[in-house]
Amino acid sequence: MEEQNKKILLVEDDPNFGTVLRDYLTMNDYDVVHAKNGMEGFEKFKKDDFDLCILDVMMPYKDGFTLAKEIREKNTDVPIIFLTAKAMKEDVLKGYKVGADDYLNKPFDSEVLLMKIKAIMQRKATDSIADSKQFEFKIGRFDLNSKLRFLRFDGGEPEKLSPKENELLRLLALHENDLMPRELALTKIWRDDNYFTSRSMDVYIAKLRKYLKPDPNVEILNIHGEGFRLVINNKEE
Amino acid sequence: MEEQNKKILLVEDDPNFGTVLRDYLTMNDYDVVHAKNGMEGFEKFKKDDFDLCILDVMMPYKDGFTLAKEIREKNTDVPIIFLTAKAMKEDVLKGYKVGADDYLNKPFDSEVLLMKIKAIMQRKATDSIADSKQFEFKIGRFDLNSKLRFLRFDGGEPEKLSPKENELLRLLALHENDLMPRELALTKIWRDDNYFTSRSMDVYIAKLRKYLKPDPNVEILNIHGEGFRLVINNKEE
DNA sequence: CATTTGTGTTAAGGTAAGGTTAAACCTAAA
DNA sequence: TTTAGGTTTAACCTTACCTTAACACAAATG
Repeated sequence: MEEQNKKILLVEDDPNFGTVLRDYLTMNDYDVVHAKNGMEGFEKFKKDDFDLCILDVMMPYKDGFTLAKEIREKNTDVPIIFLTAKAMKEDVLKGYKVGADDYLNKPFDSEVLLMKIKAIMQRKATDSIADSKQFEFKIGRFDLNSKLRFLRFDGGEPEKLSPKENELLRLLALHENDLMPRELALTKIWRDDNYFTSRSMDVYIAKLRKYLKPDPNVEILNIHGEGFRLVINNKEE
Repeated sequence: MEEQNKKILLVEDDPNFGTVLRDYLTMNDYDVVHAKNGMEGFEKFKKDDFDLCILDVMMPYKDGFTLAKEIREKNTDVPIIFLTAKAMKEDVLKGYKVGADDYLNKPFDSEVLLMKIKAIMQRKATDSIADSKQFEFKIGRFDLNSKLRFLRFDGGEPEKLSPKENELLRLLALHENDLMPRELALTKIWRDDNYFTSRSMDVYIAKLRKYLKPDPNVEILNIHGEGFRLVINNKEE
């Protein structure tokens, strides 16, 4: 069987604990890259594709949350598990806002960690059947390249998109002609759902509408209280 | 009062703790059904649709795991959170095996629970993009798309429907040519049955009749004191 | 057949959601 | 430090939705 092992980035400054954990995960068929601090962790993250990150919160130079934020800027999807020394409430909350998938209090049971990892990987696998690695879309007479973040009209000059513009348009395109729930965009892109993020999203919808104006067969419709719909009319000739 | 509250089944035998937790969740805009033991929990589960189950592990008659198993047989998807008195490893593992989404050790911080609930609900919302087809109805020469909330006549320009219009028409369509009891619509859509909601419903019936006027073979009849009937005449040629 | 109760319909008014623009704010890079 | 790009917050306006009121008519009831 050709099954590729899952790759885990482990960032943990305590050398003993880190090594033990790395070995334990390795024994359980994960490929582990072990970084000893936040700096190193970020360097290694950039150099490879990981299926999961396990970050210690308390670290010198760069703590786990800061690292997580940097990681999120590069990749909005990798699952992140935080290791915290104690059950600090604020820490926990902060973690969730960065898009943490779970957190564990040290010391923890290694088998529990394994189960969590499994659960997360599984969820990931289920989630991303639909919206997996799709970065190029045809939207009427536009081409959206979501990886390079540009939008081109009729093969002309590509227009640069900001990260948020890009992600939002991509989400809409993934749900082309279908409902893209407000909540989905808010949780996926803004990672928080409140009055302000909601208004912020509306601002971005307005921006996108402006971008898309050149093609009259493309429009973003609102479904009151539900979300938005990117409609592409295939005009018959 | 637009967004439908999420429904939580809480099964917890400790009366004090259970009540406090129920009130806390209620305060945070969840609809909570509280059962005092496994038996009752399962009965209530069968009678309603829940978005999440929170189960105490240690309970008389029927423990949380057994209950979870029964719940899983009925529904493979509802998220389940376990409450365990202590962090027994066996419990945790067993929980994951039954398909738990998370577990919490009592006593726990209520805000942490809230965050977990939110996270799980979000995940759920993301997941269920797949199941679509039970939203489309053919009503004479009309097409009703209940998910995107529009009504189209003869494949022309889709007409937007408001949430209430949409739900009401959908209920009528589900009972096509049959009685759709007043009470049903009032409890399902208005979640309250009194003079005013009843009059409000009549207003919506009037609106729907206007929408449906273009097709003379479609009409909404009143059954005095009982409800309404969406009649679709299949004209013989 | 008179009165009560239920339904048909339209319009007014309140509230919440969404649209738009600009200013304020942040943060990484110069 | 300043600057520039990106994002959020604020302000103000428009639209969508829902309820309520009002008045008319129909159906049941005794």
